[in-house]
Amino acid sequence: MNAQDILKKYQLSVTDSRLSVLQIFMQAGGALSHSDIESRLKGFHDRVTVYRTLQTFAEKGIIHQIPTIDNAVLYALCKEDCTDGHHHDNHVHFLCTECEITTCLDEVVVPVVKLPRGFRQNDVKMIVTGVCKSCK
Amino acid sequence: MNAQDILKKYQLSVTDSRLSVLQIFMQAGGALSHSDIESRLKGFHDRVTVYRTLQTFAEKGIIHQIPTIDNAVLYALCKEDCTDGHHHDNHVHFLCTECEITTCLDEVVVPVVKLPRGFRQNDVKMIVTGVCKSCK
DNA sequence: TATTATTTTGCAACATTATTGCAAATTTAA
DNA sequence: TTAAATTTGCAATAATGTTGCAAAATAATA
Ligand SMILES: [Mn+2]
Ligand SMILES: [Mn+2]
Ligand SMILES: [Zn+2]
Ligand SMILES: [Zn+2]
Repeated sequence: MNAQDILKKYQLSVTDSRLSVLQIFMQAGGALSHSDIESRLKGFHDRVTVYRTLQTFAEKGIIHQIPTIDNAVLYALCKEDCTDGHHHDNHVHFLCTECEITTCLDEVVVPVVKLPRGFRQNDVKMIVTGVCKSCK
Repeated sequence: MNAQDILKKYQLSVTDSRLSVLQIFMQAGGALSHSDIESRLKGFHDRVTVYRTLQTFAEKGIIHQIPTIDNAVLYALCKEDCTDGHHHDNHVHFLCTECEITTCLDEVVVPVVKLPRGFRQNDVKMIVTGVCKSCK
């Protein structure tokens, strides 16, 4: 599915900036931060537009967010079945300390965890740090 | 162990700001962000000092960092056995969507996960979102 | 296709958050 | 008590994020 199809699928107007951001994600191997995207756009679009685009994509379920410990949330494309408020990205994320690239390990499902009595569980995120296959 | 003892244990000078920040952590139930701490200090110490204090504490293994998806890294006190570069905080973190408090579930160990061939694993972080015991 | 309605964009202005250098103050070592 | 080492606060600066609004682009309608 190409960029334009994705936008239409999620009922978004097809615009230049949205297409560009989508294409950047599709080319990138791993997850990207706001500033990663900004720099790859090489000034073609405004910073504010990028903020709004990422927010829209996340809300629609086109991209999902990956928490980090360095004040720079990462974003990555979702697989098919994410929709409006409902993401299903229960895979593990891997941050390589060598190449600094964060990847979605789509095939690695986040293991279940048993919480103490009284806790109700909604969503789980798991971030593994280490050395990736390429950098080994 | 009181604040002063902790600082001495980790071979840090005992200063006013460090003691205050430590005490804030000890009183707080859950994890705190930079701005949480800043506001609790009520202007008694400079923002910059808080940044440097948190960084020092994290490096020494007095506090550990909890990733979030809203550009506001959280910090929480480590248990006994963390040292200089080596943290051992392999417990699950729980973010309650009601009270917005993030807590360390010290008794819940992060489950092991099997990565694809070629990946070497260092550290794992797991953040569960839901409704906590108190808010149920 | 031409016109209109709706949405999106870029800019400017502003707000918040984070980093750095350096002198003064504090803490520790002698 | 004094000297050395560390830490702090301030100022300046940078980086990041938000909002309002008019112009531009897109989508819907005739
Ligand atoms: Mn992912
Ligand atoms: Mn913890
Ligand atoms: Zn790597
Ligand atoms: Zn709660």
